Amino acid sequence: MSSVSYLPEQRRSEILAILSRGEPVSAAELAVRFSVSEDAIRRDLRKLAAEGLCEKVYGGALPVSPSAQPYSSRAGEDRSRKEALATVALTLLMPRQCVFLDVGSTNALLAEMLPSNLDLTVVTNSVPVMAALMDRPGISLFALGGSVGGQAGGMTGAQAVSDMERYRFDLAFLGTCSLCPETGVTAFDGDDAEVKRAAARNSEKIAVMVTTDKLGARLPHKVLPMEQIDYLVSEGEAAQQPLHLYQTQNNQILTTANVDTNSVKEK
Amino acid sequence: MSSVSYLPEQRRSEILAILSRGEPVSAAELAVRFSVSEDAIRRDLRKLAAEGLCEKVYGGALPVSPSAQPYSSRAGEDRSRKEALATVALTLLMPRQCVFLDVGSTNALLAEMLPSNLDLTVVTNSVPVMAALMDRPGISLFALGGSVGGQAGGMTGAQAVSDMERYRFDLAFLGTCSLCPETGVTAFDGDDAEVKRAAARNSEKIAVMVTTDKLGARLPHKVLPMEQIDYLVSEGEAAQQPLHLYQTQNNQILTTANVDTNSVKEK
DNA sequence: TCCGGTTTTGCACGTTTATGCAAATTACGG
DNA sequence: CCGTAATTTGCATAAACGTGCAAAACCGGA
Repeated sequence: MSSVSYLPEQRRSEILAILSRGEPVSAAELAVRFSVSEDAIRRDLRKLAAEGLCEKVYGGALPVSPSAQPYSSRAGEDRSRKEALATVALTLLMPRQCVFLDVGSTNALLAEMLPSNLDLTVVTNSVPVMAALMDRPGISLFALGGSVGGQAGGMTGAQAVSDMERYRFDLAFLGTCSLCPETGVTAFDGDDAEVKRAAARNSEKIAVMVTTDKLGARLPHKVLPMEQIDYLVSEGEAAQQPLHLYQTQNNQILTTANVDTNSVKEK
Repeated sequence: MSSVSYLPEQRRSEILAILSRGEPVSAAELAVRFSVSEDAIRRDLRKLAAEGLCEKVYGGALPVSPSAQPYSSRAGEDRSRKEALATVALTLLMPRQCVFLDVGSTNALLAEMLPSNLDLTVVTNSVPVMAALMDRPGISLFALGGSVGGQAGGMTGAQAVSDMERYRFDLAFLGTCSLCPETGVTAFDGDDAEVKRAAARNSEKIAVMVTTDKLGARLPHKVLPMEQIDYLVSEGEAAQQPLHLYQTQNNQILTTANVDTNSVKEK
């Protein structure tokens, strides 16, 4: 930011960093940001595009198709579905909010995709989320303490629960092991469920992201009834479990289907 | 600043210190900073890059990309040197002990190499350590809570310090930013230093692992004097900084050269 | 103390890379 | 179909680079 002069390579690397979290870049903006002419920026973008690291378009560049670039070979199908969920979930975020990100692979993906320009504060008990956000400028990151249980992939137990009282969230993304209309969110692990309930207690709004395979099943530990969920982010209409069953008086159901992919930048 | 002439090795060490803080360096700036020609600096950077300690780019050098660093890919000899250190450090562990693993890449390697059959309890503030150990059977893992600062790669700040009081360690591995005979362990970051001191307070024994490039330099924040260190794990005799300078009345010096516990005092 | 070998350093040289400007070209919106 | 803005291309300048070389500093042994 304050660095008077960027190294060329460093500049490209920063551009790539912006791109890699899904944000489009404008040549004009970058020119001011790095105090160089637009020509230099355009040359950078052209170079990156030549390496397949972004897509050059009129006015700037777009990140390469999310599921295509990184390590698509690995579990690609499932990952791209969760990426779609996370993309929709991003729309729930507002500047300067404090959000809780629970354990779970979908939340970890959401973390990777968080924009840097919203001045967010993130609290988490998930190790992957911490790994994704720990050196991201523009995001304040806090971690719960306590026992790290292998099963959930994050901190659970008494200390994590009591640490939760230190924070107040605008929005909490609960990792959802399972969701059914009658019982709401349920979990495998008792300690994990305890943490989720504590997060819910301290949050204004509660959001859950679910892939269709998580709909319908019931697990041993009750977390929250449907009524307490404010945002349900799901895939398109599920055959086995129609989404309308999950509609309550005060929740909002967002699906990956009816959200158009207008990834453009507003001006 | 004050020192009129730097030893070449000392200069490289300082450059490395800046780099390891995550800051890029410019050849021109370093040239004036050390009052040498840019050629000398470029030679230094080239040398460091050859060892995989930085990435040489046009205009200067960048710290090794955090994203390229993950848990196995970096085949640099730096890693193997640290692995050697960690191997030696493993001999300090006894069954059923409770150990603290601080932030730092060497400690992260140690975490990966921890045996599963010792019934260890590990407490850490390092995200990579958590990632390495979270689903390892045979190891109970606990994490400190608090603010996650990108620089150190783990939790720091007031909450981490107060969380430390919850535990009592048999052995604490402090991440050593730098070590010199007169000042002992020093660190870049004040909050980080605070956490290290808290760990030391709550531990029976204190161990540090250092690669030779960390010997000699002094950083702003004092952590612990040499006298409080019980185990120093180092590489073989260092040219610039003979190990015997680090010998105190009650420490034990282990090197990767002679793995035997022939330490104790000078004969 | 002197001496040979090694390392480090600064400088000169030709080469590569980065940058900004101007002119020609292309894409976009109406 | 036209005008504006973005883009490409070519070019000139400046900065950074690698290499070879010789002087200087340093080190260890006699």
